[in-house]
Amino acid sequence: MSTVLVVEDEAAIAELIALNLRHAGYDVTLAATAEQARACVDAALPDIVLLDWMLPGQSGLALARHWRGAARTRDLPIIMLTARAGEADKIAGLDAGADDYLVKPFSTNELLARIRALLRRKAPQALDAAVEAGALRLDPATRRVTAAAPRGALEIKLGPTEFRLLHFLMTHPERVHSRAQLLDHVWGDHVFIEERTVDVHVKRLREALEPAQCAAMIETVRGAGYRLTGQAARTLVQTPD
Amino acid sequence: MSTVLVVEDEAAIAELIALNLRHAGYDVTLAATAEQARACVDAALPDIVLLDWMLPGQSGLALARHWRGAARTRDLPIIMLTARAGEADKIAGLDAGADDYLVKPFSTNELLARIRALLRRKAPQALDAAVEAGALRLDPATRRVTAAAPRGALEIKLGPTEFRLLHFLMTHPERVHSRAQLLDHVWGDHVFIEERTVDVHVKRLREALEPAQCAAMIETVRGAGYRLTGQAARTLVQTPD
DNA sequence: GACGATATGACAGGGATGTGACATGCCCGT
DNA sequence: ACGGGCATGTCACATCCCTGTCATATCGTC
Repeated sequence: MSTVLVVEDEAAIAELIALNLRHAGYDVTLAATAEQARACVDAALPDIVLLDWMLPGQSGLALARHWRGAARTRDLPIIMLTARAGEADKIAGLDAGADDYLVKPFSTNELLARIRALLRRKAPQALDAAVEAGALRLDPATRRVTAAAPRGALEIKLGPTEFRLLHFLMTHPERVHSRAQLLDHVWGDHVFIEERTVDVHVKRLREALEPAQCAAMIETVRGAGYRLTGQAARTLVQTPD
Repeated sequence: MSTVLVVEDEAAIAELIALNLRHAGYDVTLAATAEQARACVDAALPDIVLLDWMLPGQSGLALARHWRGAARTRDLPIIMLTARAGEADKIAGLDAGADDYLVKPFSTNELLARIRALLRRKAPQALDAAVEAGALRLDPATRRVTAAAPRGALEIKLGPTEFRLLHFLMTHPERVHSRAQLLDHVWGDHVFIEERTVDVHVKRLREALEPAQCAAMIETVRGAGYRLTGQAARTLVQTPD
């Protein structure tokens, strides 16, 4: 399931959070300093970061700003944790790029709720909720893709990569994704793979969707990348004689 | 992300600024003299310039005035850096064409905030927010152009160049752009392309907009260039047969 | 009406994408 | 250990469409 990076210097609190998150099914990594946190993120992008405001050395605030500034981590979902409840702090935190804000002490439920909410907003592919787009339905839990057919449903068989590709596209529909972005999000970041490889997998995915008449849902945007659209066939131009 | 040219003769200050900006994700170039700065700008237009007031040789003030005078750099966003806080200086700086003003010592936050604000103000197409003009709507994220039609929306298919051209026009509407300016902003700086080529792409763009009755939004300004206007069809003179 | 500016249509070249084939590596059953 | 099947990444080739330029037509202005 989703991976969470917890950046917190007090070991007791960090362990407590980790315990709760692991219990809820998350894959947790701990970092006690800003440097460690940075190294973790460099190694592998987590789905979400819980970031303590007060850290020895570089502050959480500066760390958030740093991540927001770099292209690779621009969209990293960040929740700030702080003992201070002042309005000024809140503004500073959000301005630095935090997506949400939690004041200690907080309840486990609130923590989990905010994580879910943020993931839903920023990285829906990390949730394993079923997704639908057009006639397609993809369920990560059962790892199954079905298409609504004239009579009954049609199952679509996909290889692992095509499955992840479709999952990402379905959780970010109507949006153009460059080949580089697809490599980052579907293959994992810093992989050294030819961008053209994306083309091949798009073709394979289209082939697999063909029996369900859904191949046209994946549009090529020349010079930009690919896009998944909800309507399979859209008649946009009507020339009335 | 955006490129910043820092013109500052004191190496320590220049490095400090560069460090902070790079940290925030900007692509930074340094220039220690007015001549260097001029060469940098000639080589490639930065997105924004931080210009020290006091420079050996030609002053920052004169440099700003120079850039404001040349067509290519007329709209270059400039932030003046100065150790002097007097009201008269501020007026002189803004009068010379600086867009904003920072008195040393300044905080990194203020610097970044002012850069963001200025970029937002002067280069709106840098953000990928959707733009609207008249019946048209252009969304960079989905890379789609739609036109409000009598019933439903009409999608307009554009090639990469026409898309960028329309994007630029829509983010700078109601304004005449010379062919040279369009080449700079849409094709990129320093391309050696016939100015007549702009005509051809304008025609192609008009053709594409025709089905949506929006071709007339792109007006030809004889002797000056082209302009995008909000009203699709303005009938100023109506001859009733 | 003449001239310069702009619109239009045609064209060749090249870059971007689609497609089929292939080598590799992994998993699994024998 | 061995061999077959599957998944995957890369390449070469085919194809499409975008693009810049030119020649010509049309327009607007003096």
